[in-house]
Amino acid sequence: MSTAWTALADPTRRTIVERLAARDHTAGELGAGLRISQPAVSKHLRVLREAELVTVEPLGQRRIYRLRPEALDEIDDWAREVRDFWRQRLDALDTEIARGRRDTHPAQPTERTDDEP
Amino acid sequence: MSTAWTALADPTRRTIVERLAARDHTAGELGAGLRISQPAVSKHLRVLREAELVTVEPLGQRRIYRLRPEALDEIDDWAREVRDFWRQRLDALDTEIARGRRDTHPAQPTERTDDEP
DNA sequence: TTAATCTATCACTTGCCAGTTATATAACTA
DNA sequence: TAGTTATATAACTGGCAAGTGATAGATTAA
Repeated sequence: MSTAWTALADPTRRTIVERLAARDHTAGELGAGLRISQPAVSKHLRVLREAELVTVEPLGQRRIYRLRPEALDEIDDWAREVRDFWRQRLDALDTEIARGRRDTHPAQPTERTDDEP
Repeated sequence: MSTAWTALADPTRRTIVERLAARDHTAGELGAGLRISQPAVSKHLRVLREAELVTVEPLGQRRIYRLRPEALDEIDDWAREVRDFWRQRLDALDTEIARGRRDTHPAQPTERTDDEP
């Protein structure tokens, strides 16, 4: 079972997700235009299913794939969190500067402390 | 050269980015607590550099790593775009429904059209 | 200078992943 | 019914990516 990150790391799967954002597609429709074999498409769809980025509904012999955009939350929640941390960091730095310290780099390998994060 | 997507697909590298969001770190600090060898850390940092997610500044024998949060744009621009498409799709569907059509599934494998996207 | 420290690179191994062909299963069509 | 179509799975291959230990290069400490 894969995560949204690993599922979306693959450009082919991102293409599939982009198409599904516009409308639902059958597996065959998704395969058309993707210069890879039908089984390869099927495997990409499996990965997207397991990452819960898409759902499937059988319609006769076809399978209708539909995007589940909530699954993208994992991605941009993370990105937002990282940015928030970054902003806090900047704010803290500004505060220190305002206080008149000249302690510019937060990195601060603190003289002789041995490598602890 | 790797993209932000492939760089962030790896959980170890996401951890590194999270730490760098809070403050700058030396390579050694980042390695501490990451139960992998020093060369492994160095390679992760190289990937992050090549994806331009981080910058480095030498300070004596150490290397100070700093996050470049702009590189995250690639990620959430994509996510936002996908969501926007999805929303347009929903809006279009609502419109059709408002018009009284009963043409529910946009997938529409249109009877006998052969697989074109 | 010599020794120790920090980081990167080299050479190599291993495991996973995307691709393939062949085949199975199910649902339509004639 | 038999034949075709749509999709998934099985079995395999090749390449790449992440791990390792060994080593190089540069800086700091003695």
